[in-house]
Amino acid sequence: MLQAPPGTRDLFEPEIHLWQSIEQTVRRVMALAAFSEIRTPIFEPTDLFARGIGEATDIVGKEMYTFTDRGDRSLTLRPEGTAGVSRAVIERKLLGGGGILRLWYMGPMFRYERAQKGRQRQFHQIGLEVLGCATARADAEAIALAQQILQELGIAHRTVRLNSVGTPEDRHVYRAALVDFFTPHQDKLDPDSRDRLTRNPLRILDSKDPQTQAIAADAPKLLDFLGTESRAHFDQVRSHLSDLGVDYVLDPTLVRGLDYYTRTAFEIQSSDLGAQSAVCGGGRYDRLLEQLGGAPTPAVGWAMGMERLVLLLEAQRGAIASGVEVYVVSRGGGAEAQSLVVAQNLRQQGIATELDLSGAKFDKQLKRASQSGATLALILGEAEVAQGVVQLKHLRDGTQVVVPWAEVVSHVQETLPAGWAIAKSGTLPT
RNA sequence: GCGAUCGUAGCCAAGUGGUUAAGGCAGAGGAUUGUGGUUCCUCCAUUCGUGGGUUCGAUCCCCAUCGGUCGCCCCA
Repeated sequence: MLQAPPGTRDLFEPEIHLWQSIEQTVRRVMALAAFSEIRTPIFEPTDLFARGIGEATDIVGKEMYTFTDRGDRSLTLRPEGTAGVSRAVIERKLLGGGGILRLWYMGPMFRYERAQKGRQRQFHQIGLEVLGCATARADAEAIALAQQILQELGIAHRTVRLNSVGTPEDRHVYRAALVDFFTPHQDKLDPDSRDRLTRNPLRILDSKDPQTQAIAADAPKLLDFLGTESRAHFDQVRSHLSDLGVDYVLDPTLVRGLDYYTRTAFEIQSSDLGAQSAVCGGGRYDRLLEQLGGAPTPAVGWAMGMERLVLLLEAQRGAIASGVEVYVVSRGGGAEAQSLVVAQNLRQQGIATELDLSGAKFDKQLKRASQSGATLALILGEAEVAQGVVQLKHLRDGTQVVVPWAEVVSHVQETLPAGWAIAKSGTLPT
């Protein structure tokens, strides 16, 4: 039996409606804030991620879908969006000699991991990046927009966790202090944390092991190691967030997993998610573009997990109307031929029309008509064809009228309840 | 990569070491020939994820394998 690869899934009704409405909200909020969409390739040179995300990270170390193409290039399915966007900005000189660029994106990402609740191998992210701006206002705006999207989607129980991870220089000093602190206790650390002592000491701080946590409580705090500029920047971000009415909690243990973050790091979590509680994560990455060969460019951004949004919204998802206004029923050669023409005429006038192709008996087709949620059933049999008319049946009250072909469209337009033209706007009712 | 747990039709879901694997939904056909969410009848898994093994005999026991789910690691 052929099946989809592990950690991937097919999306279709009714869940797909939820995706569409999320996408719609995102587009709207991004447009309101003057962000423009960017679509970058699904795969990029492996080196882009290795250099951008960091050789030592789990993503690069064990989670990338890497392959060699027929031209002997090493390519990788993108595990996240920021590296590709940064590459595009550099390569296309989107920032020119300066200025500020606001971009957003949405699309699939790939990481080779064991699937669990809220985590897939192919997953989808919505992301936002502000490039060319070092001020704390950019950080605050980015975080506020994430909150606005979540708010408008109706996601409750959100917590913003905020931290500053300083500059690489700050962290270098802090890292040494941490190693000094933990080394005498290393026998008492859990195995994972002992391993992290050499690989990534900062990670020990958010270990879930109780004994490790007890030890870590007295560890030096990263915030105490921030340089004066990082400190000032952090204070400004906090001040702006207060001005914006964005609630947050300081979390000194919040360390993002990607090497490129500097200063601001934040995460928005929901208590309704299970083990993978973060629905949005991001921060500032002032060194990334330079590291990728571009001009030094301060930047800040975030990414949201689509699957996690969907998970949060699924509980509150109601029944979704099909959007069909007219259901066309026909039986017999001439009638079936004419039904095709009638359906086309209706659609060309923006009336959502479903054509029953089964050729089954009228009672079967009418049953489906009422199940479809359509307002009207348009009935065409040999008798109607002989007279050049159709029967238009109002499925709510059961009334039925005979309408000549030439008047079908106008009659339907008059009969449909106000709001039918929603089909013309290209949006489905949600 | 590690751990736990599960895998019966499109979906939900009973079931037992032994002739024909409940039921429900959906679907198809029909109940005097063309009219709907009701009712009634009929049909719809040579087969219980896959491959081995134990057994006279396995869907039910064992092993492997492939998937799902939840968790660890890590992350959106």
